[in-house]
Amino acid sequence: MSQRNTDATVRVVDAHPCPVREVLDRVAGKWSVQILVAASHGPMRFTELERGIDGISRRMLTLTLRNLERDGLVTRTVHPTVPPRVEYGLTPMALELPGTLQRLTDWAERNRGHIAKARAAYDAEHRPELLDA
Amino acid sequence: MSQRNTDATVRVVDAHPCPVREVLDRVAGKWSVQILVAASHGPMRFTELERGIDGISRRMLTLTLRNLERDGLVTRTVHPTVPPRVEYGLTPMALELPGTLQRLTDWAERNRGHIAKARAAYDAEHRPELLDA
DNA sequence: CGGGATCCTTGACGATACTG
DNA sequence: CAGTATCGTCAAGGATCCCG
Repeated sequence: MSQRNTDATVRVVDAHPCPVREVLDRVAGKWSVQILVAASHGPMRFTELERGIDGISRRMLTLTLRNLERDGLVTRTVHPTVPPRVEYGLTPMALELPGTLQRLTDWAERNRGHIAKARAAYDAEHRPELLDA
Repeated sequence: MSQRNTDATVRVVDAHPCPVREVLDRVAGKWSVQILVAASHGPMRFTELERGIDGISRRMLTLTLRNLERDGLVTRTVHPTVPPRVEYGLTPMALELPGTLQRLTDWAERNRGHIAKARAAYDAEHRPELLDA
């Protein structure tokens, strides 16, 4: 139970997992959120996404889009022109996500400092080896 | 940038990542959320957590707790008794998380059916090999 | 009771190259 | 333009055993 399946192929049917995990399995991939956010203001072309999301590779963009499409979060529309034009948009249920994720963003920005300090303190205490660099 | 580091040891300092990713890197681990939820109603002992979280191994419980502690989300209190008694509680900033995560839970439960259907449809269309079992 | 040490499998992701 | 194919790396997480 609980798989992410970006590269891989599906295994079995999930039983009845924790619903929070269900969302996370869908959204926690390294690029999913950025794709959802990028496409939340209207459909985007493949290359637009590629340019808009810094550091993403063609491969990961394709894979992540396919997974989002498979889960019904993203729609893929091919315009049969030359050169081809493919647009990715969000489905209604996916459009609700960026707003919800915003709360997490806020939490992160509020507590970013605390976390950094906590890490430094913990490492100084329990990880002497890490004090070089 | 953007690492999860459950097993591993830290690498470098993150630059200035997307804040959403920052939260997810902390919380998207397979067990983190369940631990946070379990401990949100008051401190829990190691064995209580182990029994309360279905399917978790001793190893992953320890590792995940250590990471949460390192990030300042969980406090670890050792009572020097015999036998030892160790309690894990949430820090103030961590206590805000379960409430926030609730919104994702709600989204998941509302759309669980849609997603399942979308998957089935997608697989039927694009993954003929999977139609056995 | 509350861990730590070790071994292993699998899957996420990156780099590079090729294509209708 | 919008992908696919292939190869390699590395970390997440499971299984098992040992310890103060």
